[in-house]
Amino acid sequence: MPELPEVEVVRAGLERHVVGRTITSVEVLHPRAVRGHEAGASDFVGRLLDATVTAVRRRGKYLWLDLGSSPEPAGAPEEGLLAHLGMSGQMLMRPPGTPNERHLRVRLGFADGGPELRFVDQRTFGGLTPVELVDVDGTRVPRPVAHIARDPMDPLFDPVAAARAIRRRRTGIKRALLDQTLVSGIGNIYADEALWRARLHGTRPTDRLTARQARETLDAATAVMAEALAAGGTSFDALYVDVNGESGYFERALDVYGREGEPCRRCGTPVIREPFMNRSSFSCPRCQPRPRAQR
DNA sequence: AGGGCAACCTGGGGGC
DNA sequence: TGCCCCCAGGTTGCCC
Repeated sequence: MPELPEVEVVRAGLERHVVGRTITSVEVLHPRAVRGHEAGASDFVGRLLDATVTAVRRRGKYLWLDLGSSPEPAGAPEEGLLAHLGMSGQMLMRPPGTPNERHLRVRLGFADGGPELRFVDQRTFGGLTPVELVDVDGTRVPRPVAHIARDPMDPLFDPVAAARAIRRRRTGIKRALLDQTLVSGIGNIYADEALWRARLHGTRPTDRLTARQARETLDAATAVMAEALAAGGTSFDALYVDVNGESGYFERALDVYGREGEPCRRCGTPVIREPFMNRSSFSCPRCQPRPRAQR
């Protein structure tokens, strides 16, 4: 589901609702939601009980809670609770006693008796994992996130280095944009939107892009995600919601994604849909011509 | 080494 | 109505 803007909406909501609170009850309703934790569901529960949330952070599409013991120890946090929303994950704040959501997977209750944090996930591609935090290039991140590149909203994001990394790859530009180890946070929607803005077809070979083209594509991705974030995220339906269950409304502003047959907003040519890695790519065949056959 | 693809799931919608 | 196929915003692991 969610790409960077949607995950950031969730992060900001969690920050408002759980920082400073101590976890005193943990219920795992579906083992698959904690499959990333090898020690299993009961160990998962034990690791979270009595932990205090000290911060809520994000890199790309990964989200995590910094956890401290209570009372607060000195120094950098050593542990966290990592969340990935997969295709359909939601983090919802709900008053205790609220009926279980159909796809409720994990429930965290707090010492103050206030709203619970519920992880709801229809397709179960997402999950929660207790993690060790490690230093990577001067930033503390969960160990499973160590290989994920900084995202464009990161103050330390280096667009020149990211453009260079993309051009070093021998692949198509869309594949490179989706590669979370080159630049993180971009998914299928924002990749298509960025390529439309940059007037590039997704199969354009990265190693034949100019530095300027690579940079402009990254800048376009950054801009479209910033706009989506300002609008509260993109949502097509009730699956994509903030911690209060409210939908964003950015879908009206998408230029190509999901607009097969509708006129390109620049030139009026009907937008086309092409198969791509078991999913879809949308583009304007005139503004974004497919590259000539490879030599 | 690095690229590309199937697999992991559930549910909604369209066609027959 | 029912069934079946296709589609969905992600990531991993495995094969080449």
